[in-house]
Amino acid sequence: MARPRSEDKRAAILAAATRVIAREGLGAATAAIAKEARVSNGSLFTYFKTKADLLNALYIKLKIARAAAALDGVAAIKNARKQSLTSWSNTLHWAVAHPDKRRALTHLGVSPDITPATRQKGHVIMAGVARMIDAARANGPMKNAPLEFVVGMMTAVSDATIDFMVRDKANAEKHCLAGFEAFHRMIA
Amino acid sequence: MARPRSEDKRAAILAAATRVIAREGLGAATAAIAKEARVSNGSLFTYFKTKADLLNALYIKLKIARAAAALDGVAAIKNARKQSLTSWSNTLHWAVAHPDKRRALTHLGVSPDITPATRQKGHVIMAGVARMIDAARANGPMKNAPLEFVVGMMTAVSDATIDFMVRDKANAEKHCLAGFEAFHRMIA
Amino acid sequence: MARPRSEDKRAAILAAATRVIAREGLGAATAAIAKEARVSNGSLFTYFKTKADLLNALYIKLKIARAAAALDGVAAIKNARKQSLTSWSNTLHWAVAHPDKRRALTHLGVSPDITPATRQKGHVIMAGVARMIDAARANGPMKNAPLEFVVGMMTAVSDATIDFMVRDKANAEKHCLAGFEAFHRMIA
Amino acid sequence: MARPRSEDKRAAILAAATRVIAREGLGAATAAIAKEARVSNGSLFTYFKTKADLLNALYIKLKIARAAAALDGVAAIKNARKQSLTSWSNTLHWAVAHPDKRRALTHLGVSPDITPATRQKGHVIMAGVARMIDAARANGPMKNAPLEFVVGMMTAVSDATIDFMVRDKANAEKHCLAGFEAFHRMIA
DNA sequence: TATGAATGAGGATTCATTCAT
DNA sequence: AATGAATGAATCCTCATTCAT
Repeated sequence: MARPRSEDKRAAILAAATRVIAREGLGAATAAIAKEARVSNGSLFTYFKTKADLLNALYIKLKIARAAAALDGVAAIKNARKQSLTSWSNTLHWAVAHPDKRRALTHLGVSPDITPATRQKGHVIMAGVARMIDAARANGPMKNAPLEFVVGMMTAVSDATIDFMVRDKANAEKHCLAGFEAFHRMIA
Repeated sequence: MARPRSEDKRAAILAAATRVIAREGLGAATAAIAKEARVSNGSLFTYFKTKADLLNALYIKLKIARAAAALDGVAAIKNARKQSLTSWSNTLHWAVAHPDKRRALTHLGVSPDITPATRQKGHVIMAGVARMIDAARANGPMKNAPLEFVVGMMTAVSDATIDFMVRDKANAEKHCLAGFEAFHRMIA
Repeated sequence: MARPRSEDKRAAILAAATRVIAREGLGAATAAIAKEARVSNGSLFTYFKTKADLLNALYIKLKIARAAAALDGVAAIKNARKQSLTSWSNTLHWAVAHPDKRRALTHLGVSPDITPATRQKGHVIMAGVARMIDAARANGPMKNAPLEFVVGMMTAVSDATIDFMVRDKANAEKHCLAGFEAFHRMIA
Repeated sequence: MARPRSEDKRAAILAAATRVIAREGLGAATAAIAKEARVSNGSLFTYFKTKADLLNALYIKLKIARAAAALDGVAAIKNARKQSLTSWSNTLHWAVAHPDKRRALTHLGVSPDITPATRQKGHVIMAGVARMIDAARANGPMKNAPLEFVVGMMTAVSDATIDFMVRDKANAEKHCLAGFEAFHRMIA
């Protein structure tokens, strides 16, 4: 009966937060985020009770976006190596295409405001990717390593690779592939 | 030899900043750092003109400490693989032994207050390590990759490994070695 | 008979305001009052144009309620002393039975939002009681004092007495009577 | 070695708070108080950690001031009735001379921010006055009433009397005396 | 030079009130 | 008329930095 809470507005706030945090780090003012979202100062707080809530929601949203990108079209692929390669390539291109999201995620990753519960959810979101890697490393030298270790490795290597794709865009594809092969050498 | 007492205080402030930033992130108040250093509020600003200055100085200091640890005893080693392994092991044990320094460095790494010039200095500090890696990858699959790429890889993989050593201290040595071998598989 | 539902809602808001103000003081948020009344945020403002309006209305309502309680059954009594005693007892028992109303009235009594006009109305409401007291003190030592003075005295003494009835409920009746006698000693 | 915390400034803040609260009630903004005290916004918080702290400190300060005024010169008096009369007169003249302090005290008396501990201190401060009253009522009709009850009565009656002194300044002395006699009739 | 009080801009959040539905 | 989202001024408090001692 009243104006309904707008999903658009919520999304706009999250999108604005992504941009502002990418630019200014976790010190970004809620007022700056609200302004960037073309929303009033106070409205931000009808969608997120506190700044920490907003940060946690954003963390989840970005994690999901990245994981979804990673798994795009992967289910249809049979071959395990091809699966990982596609997922790898997806992730890296997503990161290159959305530098703000990546940068914001980096900031959020070290924020003391992100709760353990939220981090836990983040892991759950990555479960699809983790399963894939589990299959890929099955007969390699890391077959007995804890899965989380291997996932951590992948994240680390892909992150380093993205840095290079961004820095040397002309050879982005080459770096992407080189990164994958390097990773593959580690695990398979 | 001039102002020896002052040198102490400067160091105390940096050490305090390390602890407080590890605990509270970049939002740590200068007053909190001063207090932790048992130094007055205002004194902090006679040693560092601004908070950003302090952050930049700390970044450099920690980078140097880590690089120094990495290279400890390495010069005396002839064999390239043994060199890298020692450096790797040094770095990881340093990180495990100094979780505050590592954590502070992670925060500083994403701080918008760290200037490009400071980051550049950070790379220079890593030159010794880089040279070593350059030798190690000379005949491997990454022999033609940009050196920075390889260094980035190493940093990334070692970081993931440290996480595991910390999480599973009982098997820290095993993880350390497994990490090194994984890295070595990538580059050599 | 018009808008009977509305009348309910208005009353609900006033009742809720009584409770919330008793609990939280004049700083109570209109939203909190609306919620307590199970009425929407905005509806409150269709019944009371501003918060100050609500406060003034509540002040009057509570004053009336208290005065009505005070005079309950008094008209039928002939003897002046018995009249005052009954009124006294009525008032005190009302206050003890409705601690929220009493507490809210205390807060409202010092609110800068209560207008002089409203306070004036409050005095008018007390006229019935005042008349009674006027009769009671007619031949006593305060026969020449301004009536308002005597009324003020009564209010003051009864308020102190109520505090005692509340604090020591077991002897409430005794305190009630003792208070009346004290008051009576003052005026008659 | 640094600028010492100034007792003057603390006093200025309390004095300013007295005035602003008298004028605007408990909703008075800390900024308004700071301004009135000609002190910076932030300085207020170096003297009082929170607004509630300031309020509690002010409550105590005003209670002490009033009690001190009440007992001024009383010790030298032998006669019990004269003692009470002097104290009564002192209190009332203090209130009339310092309407802001009285008004602020009224507001503070109902503030939800005043802690039970603070209220307790307030009672302790009144101990001297209470002792006097205890002596005065010793052989009267309230000889067996709880002392707190009698003190409450006195506070209440004096408060009502002050209102009259203020409203009708020409006859202030008369009202003061009349009030005392009324009170005395109650207890002695 | 060391200290810590002083400053005031800036931050997160609340709240009375308005307005779209 | 009822609802509750929207608004933005106002609030309390923090903090980097300056300055008197």
